[in-house]
Order: sequence, then C-alpha cells, then structure tokens
Amino acid sequence: MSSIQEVAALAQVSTATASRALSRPEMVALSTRQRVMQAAQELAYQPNALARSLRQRETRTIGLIVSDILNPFHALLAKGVQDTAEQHNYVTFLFNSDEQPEKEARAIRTLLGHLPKGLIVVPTSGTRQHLASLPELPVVELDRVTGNPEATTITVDNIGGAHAATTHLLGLGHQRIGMIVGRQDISTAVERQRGYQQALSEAGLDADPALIRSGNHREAAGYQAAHELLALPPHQRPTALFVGNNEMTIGAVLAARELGLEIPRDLSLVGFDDSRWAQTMSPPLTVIAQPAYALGQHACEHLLGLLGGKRASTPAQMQLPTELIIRHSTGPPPLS
Amino acid sequence: MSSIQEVAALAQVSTATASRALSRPEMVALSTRQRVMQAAQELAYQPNALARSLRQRETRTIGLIVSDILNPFHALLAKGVQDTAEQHNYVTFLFNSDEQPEKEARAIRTLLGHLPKGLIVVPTSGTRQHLASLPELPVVELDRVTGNPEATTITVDNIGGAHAATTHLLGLGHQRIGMIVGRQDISTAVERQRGYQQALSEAGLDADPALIRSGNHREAAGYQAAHELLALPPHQRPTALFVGNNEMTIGAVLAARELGLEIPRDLSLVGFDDSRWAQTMSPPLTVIAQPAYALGQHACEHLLGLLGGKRASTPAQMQLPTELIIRHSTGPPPLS
DNA sequence: GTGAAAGCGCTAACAG
DNA sequence: CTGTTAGCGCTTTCAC
Repeated sequence: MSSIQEVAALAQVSTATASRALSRPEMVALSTRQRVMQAAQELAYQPNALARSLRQRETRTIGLIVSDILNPFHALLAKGVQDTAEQHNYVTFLFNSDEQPEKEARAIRTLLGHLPKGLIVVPTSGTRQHLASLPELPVVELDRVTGNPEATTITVDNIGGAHAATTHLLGLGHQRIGMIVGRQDISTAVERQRGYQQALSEAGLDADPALIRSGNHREAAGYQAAHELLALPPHQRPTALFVGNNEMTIGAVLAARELGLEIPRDLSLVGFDDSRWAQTMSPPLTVIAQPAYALGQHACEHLLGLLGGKRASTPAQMQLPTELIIRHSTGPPPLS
Repeated sequence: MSSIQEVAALAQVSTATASRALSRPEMVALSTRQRVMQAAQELAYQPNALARSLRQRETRTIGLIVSDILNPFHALLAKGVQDTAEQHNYVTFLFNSDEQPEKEARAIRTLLGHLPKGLIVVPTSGTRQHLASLPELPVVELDRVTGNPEATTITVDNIGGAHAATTHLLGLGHQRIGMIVGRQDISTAVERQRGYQQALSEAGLDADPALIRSGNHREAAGYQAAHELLALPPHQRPTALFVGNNEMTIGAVLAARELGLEIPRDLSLVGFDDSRWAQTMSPPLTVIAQPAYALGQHACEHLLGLLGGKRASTPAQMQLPTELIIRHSTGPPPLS
C-alpha cells in the first residue's frame, strides 16, 4: 500500500498539498490537482483510514449490535442499516449479542476501541446498564428499547400489532386465545402482551393467566410453551395461539404438528414477524408483518442525523406500523 | 475516552511503562504493574485501536465479503467466520456484494483502507480480477472459487452433492430430470451441473440440453426457469427438477404450485442447500445440505493460519462433504 | 525495570 | 495556492 508521501513525491508536491488535492480539491490549483490525482491513480493510492481517523479524531464508522443475525428479521435490520450507512460513506461494524449481556458488553468494549461515531443497538436485558457507563456516544435503540427516556428509538407498533392479531382471532369466534410471549425484560415482549390483553378486555374477556406462557425467544421455548398450553384439559385448552416472535412460532407449529392438530381446523395460529418460511409453510401463516429493512434504514438515518449537528434536539422516538397479513393458519374455532 | 497518558499520569509512570504494563506485563515490576492496572481500571481505559494499529503497522481485523447476507446460507457462513474471528480476538468487517462486481470492488477498496490482515470472500464473477490487483493480502475463497490455482479455498463437494441428488432421483425411476442451475461464471453452478451430468451419464442417459436452464440465483430466475421447463410438451417435460440453489428453489416451488402440480405426485424436487423453509414447507423439501457454519469456521481458521507464519506453505484447498436429506418432495415419477 | 524520544500516515494550523 | 511543522495515541527502540 502506497502512502501519501509516495504520491506527493511522484507529483512533486508536499504531502500537505497532496492531501488537499485529494480531499479538498478546490483548495488547490487545477494543474497541481491533476498531477496529484494522476500520481494517486498510478500508485493505486488508498488512504490509510486509521491514520486519517487518528489525526482527525473521528472515524466514519458506526457500530451495530443485533441479537441474532441468523434470525431473518435481524438480517434485514442489518442490511437496512448497512446499505444506508454505505450510502453516506460510513462503514458498519456488525456484532451479535446472541441475547447474552456479556457478549453485548464485550462487543461494546471492542467497538469503543475503534471509535465509532455512533451505535445502533437491538438491546438485550443488560443493555441499559452497559450504555449508562458510556461516554458521549450517540446511540439509537432499534426494535426494542431499554426504557431510557433520553434514548432515540426506532420501533414498531407492537401494541397495535398484537391488538390486531388478537382482534382477528376474536373476530373468527375464538374465546380462549393463548399467547406465547418473549422474556419479560424485553420491551417488545411486554408490549405485545399488552396489546393482546387490551384486545381481550375490549372484547369483554379477561386474559386468563393460565393461557400465557413466557419463553426465551428461541424455537425450543416456543415448542415447550405450546406443548404446555395444548396439554390443558379440553374445555380450557386454547383454540388459538398468538406467538410473539418468529423463532418461537416455529416451535409452536412443530408442537402442534406433533400433537396431530391440524391448522387451522383444530388450532388457529398467528405469528409475529413475517418470513420466508411463514409464507411457504403449510398452511401459509397468518402474521403480523414488520417493516424490518425500513426499520434499519431509519435507525441509520437518525443516527447520522444525530451526528450532523442538532445534538441537543429532543430524542426522537419513531414508531413504524405493522401489518396483519391474513393467510391460512387462522379460521373459526372447532365446535366443541 | 481516556488515553494511556492519563493512565500513566494517574499511576505515576511514563506512558512507555504504562503501555508495557498493559500489553507485556512480564516486562514490568509487579508493584508498578498493579498500579497501572488499577489506574486503567479506574479510568475505564480502552486502548485506541487506531493508534495502536497505526504504530504497530498491523490491525487485528479481517474482511469478509458475502454475496447476500439475507440468504440464510450466507448468514450462517458469516456467523461461522465471525464467531471464530472473535475467539481469536479479531474483528470482522462484513460486506455484501449483492452479486454485483462493482459493489464487491468498492467493498474491497474500503476494506483496504482499514488495513485488514486478511480477506475471506465469497467470489462473484469479477472477483478474480479485483483480487489480482491486490497487494500481498492473504485471501481465502469461501464456498465459491475464482479459479486461481494459487488461492486457498474452502468449498463444499458440489459435484458429489449434485451427483447424489441426481442419483436419488434416478433411483426413484425418473428419466427426464431437469436442472435449474446458477450462472455459468460461478464455480458452484458449473460444478453442480457437472455432478448432475455425471450421474446421468453413469446411468446411461444423455443430459438433454433442453432440460437445463440457467438463472441468476434469485427467486425470480428459478420461477422463470421452472415455468419454461414445465411448459414443455408432456412427453418431454421433466418429471423431476434438481435446483442448484436455495433462492431459485423457492421460485421453482412457486411455479409448480401455480401450475397446479402437486409435489411429489406430479413433480419431484430436490434443492441445494437446506434451510428453515425447506423443512417447514409443504411438503418438506428433499435437499443437499451444506455445513455452512463449519465452512465459515474453517475459512477463518485457515486465514488466521496463513497469518501465523507459514506464508510460503502450499495453498490449502479444503472441501467439506454435503449430505442428501430425503424428505417428502421426491417420489416416483407419475405414470405417463 | 523504567523513561525519553521517535515515528506510524495523515491533516490542520500557520506562514508565506 | 503551497510548504513547513506539529501532533493524533500508541508502541518500541535505545539509553540508563
């Protein structure tokens, strides 16, 4: 890798001039500029980002921490962020927390060493604490929130989505609707549960605690929870299930299949978050879809906005709508 | 962010000693070391990776370029690489080429500015050229190869996999087996086609060019190709389809559904690469599974190995096995 | 075992 | 418009 010194030498100018010709062309005479450009071209000069950032005391990188890149929803978030960052000439450092607070803490520490200009994070349970000890780093919370009222957040209308899902089920005639929800220390889980309960009480029904199961967002937890709910005595067993996240829905589908329940004849199912398999599985799954890519885009735009000046502006809280997509996993309850 | 100067001041030593205490503890007296450690702790000192790398003239970062992070196969590759890198205290820069040579070129350029110690790349058609102009950067080609015999490559047994898929279909009695293959400038596509043709000729059949369609690896191409193949006159139309990649398989399934063909009664289908939707779709898809995560791990281990000394060693070419997973999308051909 | 000093590659004053 | 100089934060000689 050739340095700016070599470019300067070849173009017969000082390094300062070479630097200017490359970064602020208007400050340099046309002829010199051309000589420098040409030299840079010949040497395939690529500026050393480390040296530049060190000198300027700022980088063009942002950090992104998602909780599971294998989850297509998070992959989409990441792509939205990264594409947007790239458009603005920023580089993204992507980390996985795998829902583990220590991994997240480590990611933040590593990140910090690389002086990112900002951080976008899909929080886990430990995030608020990790963030509290942080310097003046601008942070955007994506999809989930830590509860810090100072934070800029980009989320989805979880309450509305859960409400729509439940109302849809209610409208089909279901009375005993079970919910498989995520961990109670994750904001999306509690919001979705709230939407579910709201819809229920609006319909004059009380949420039966026995019909609510909490799990850790993984397939196995959904499987386990569904098994428990579907093992209830017939007159108490739910005729429909609303599952609060992608991976757990898989588990629920598998459990239902295993029990020989046909969807939607014996059991109706609504998932939260759409995906490839939700569309291709049999029967195609009714879901609450989320604009994942747009979520990532907005998070990045906002972060970059935060960087661009109005630091003192009030923290933005953006909420994107969800959409109920009715496919074939929901129908009227079985006659009992 | 506090600098090493502040740590040194607080510990009442020179910056040189502070640096040593932190990075080479054995070079420093126990008592001083402890003072420095404590000071670092108090200040929550995090070394500036930029400054360090600039001085040491080497980073602890590697680059990774995949062609589509939204493809679960690539997400798994990425996770394998990143987890492994992390274990070795390396940071990964992840880029998407989206199969576009220019995007790949841009990614490489950006990457270069950050002085990665090595690069892992899932090549696209332009890669070999992009790489040729590169400095002495160690490179590992992952999943696909550019054809450069000097290169270190980590791939999968594509020929064997395609052979197994085709043989499976042949064993069920199929005679007219169509193939939907990827672009001919992508190594995996040509290898898979070769395996298919080998199996056919071993069975004494000639590969009928009319039964082979090439597409650009996206769902739409698979859809289009399947439509063409299934529109052939009855006595010429394939009774089974072997689709050479994940995304295109979706397209083929959709096309078959649209034509009212029931799988596997009217049409057998084998896909290359397993995934969530392949398992949950109806009927569950017979596939050639690939060890994606392990692929990523090995690529990273190899790259790190390249860095650790034996630079002159012969280029490694590692090939991992694939596995035929028989589910329910394949069966005997319809009686015609 | 420790400190002083130099320098990685770059850009931002400051002169001229 | 251009060159000289200094210094970002760190590690590494080289002395002592």
